[in-house]
Amino acid sequence: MPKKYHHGDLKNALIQAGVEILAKEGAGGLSLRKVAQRAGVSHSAPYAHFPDKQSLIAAISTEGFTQLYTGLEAAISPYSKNPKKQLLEGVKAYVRFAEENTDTFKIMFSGVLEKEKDYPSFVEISSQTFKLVVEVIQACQNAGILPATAPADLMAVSVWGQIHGVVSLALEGQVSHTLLNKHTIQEIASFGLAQMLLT
Amino acid sequence: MPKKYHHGDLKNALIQAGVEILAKEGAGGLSLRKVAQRAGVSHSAPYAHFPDKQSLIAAISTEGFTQLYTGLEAAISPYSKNPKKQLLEGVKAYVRFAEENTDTFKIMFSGVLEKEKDYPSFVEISSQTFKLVVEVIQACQNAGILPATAPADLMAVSVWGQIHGVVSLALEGQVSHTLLNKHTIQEIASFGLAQMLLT
DNA sequence: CGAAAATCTTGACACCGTCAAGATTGTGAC
DNA sequence: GTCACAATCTTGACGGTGTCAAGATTTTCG
Repeated sequence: MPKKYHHGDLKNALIQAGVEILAKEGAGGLSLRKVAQRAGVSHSAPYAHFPDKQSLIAAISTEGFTQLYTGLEAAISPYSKNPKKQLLEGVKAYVRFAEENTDTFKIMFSGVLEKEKDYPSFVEISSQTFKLVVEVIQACQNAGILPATAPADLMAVSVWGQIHGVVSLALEGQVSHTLLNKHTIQEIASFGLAQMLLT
Repeated sequence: MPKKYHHGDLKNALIQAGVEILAKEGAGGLSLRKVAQRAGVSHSAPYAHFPDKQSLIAAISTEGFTQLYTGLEAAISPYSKNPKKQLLEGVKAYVRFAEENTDTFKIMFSGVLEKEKDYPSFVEISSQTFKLVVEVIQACQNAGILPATAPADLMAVSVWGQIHGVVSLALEGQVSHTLLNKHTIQEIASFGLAQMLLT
């Protein structure tokens, strides 16, 4: 469904334009009018597909979560017999996504999207992503790699929070320059994770 | 230095007004003109004290970090002989600050402030805060409460990242409702921390 | 006291999100 | 096939926003 009738598949073109502007100018430079211009339509054309700006941002975030989800799944699926490897590769994929799509990552988690529950597909994909994390964590618990002292969902938030926190702090420039000279974000995040592992 | 001459201590009044608007309407409702109006001055009066909006946001964030820093110090100073207690109380203070000043917390860490290194007092207080964390971590390492397998600054980023990540995910609504029904954010964060402790 | 600096107001500009009205184009019933 | 209808897009307008220039007011200080 690439080119359709009137002007093409405008809805997706707008999302794509938004992602590009986000990558080029950051969240501060993201405006509906610029998105419209980049897609080659007039300034209020987006209102045929999105009721407001928040809705476009929700779509961009949803797109980001979809990418993150598929990236995670691709990273762990080859190692269904090796939970520890799944965990390590999943973390690597998570960090890589954050580094390669910094501004999308920020918009996904930075509270720019105000009423997330109003966007069902966003809720769907983000909770599905969390479910994926829980599965890996549970497998690790069953394999004795992570402690089984708590339900998998609680443990999952802890592990995910660990990685997410380190990545977020690093992206915000809150990790000291001297530390980032000695280690990559990947290494710092992996080190934090290693603290929680049993073996 | 409460009331001065012309209109008073406008600079701080603007920061305060900004904090209030932030708490009342969130980051989306924070505009220079509203801040000015709330402080009782004309729409471009702020430009006598801040070169642009980013600079006001930097001042608000700096104020937030100052509060966070003093809160942390107040929480840990009574326990200078007990590193573990310092760590636990520090975490409690961190989570409490995030819960009581949600929007300020978000602005401090959400990348709304774009070129943080341009604001020396922001850099100063935030790095000072990190230094405080490192000190506690080092004390814990010396007391055998945290592993000494890594330098204190690396371990500090891991621990801080753990707490920060859990708090951020929770504030963004990324922690499942069912989990939040069973545990407070405090508890979830503390659980994550406990995973990293030796004793 | 008077000049210079700091502070604040007024007015303007371009940009923004949003809406209303209308033009254009695709779709489906007959 | 054609014709009404729905979807899509444009144009123009509105109030709100960040920012700047010009000027008024007030404080400071030699």
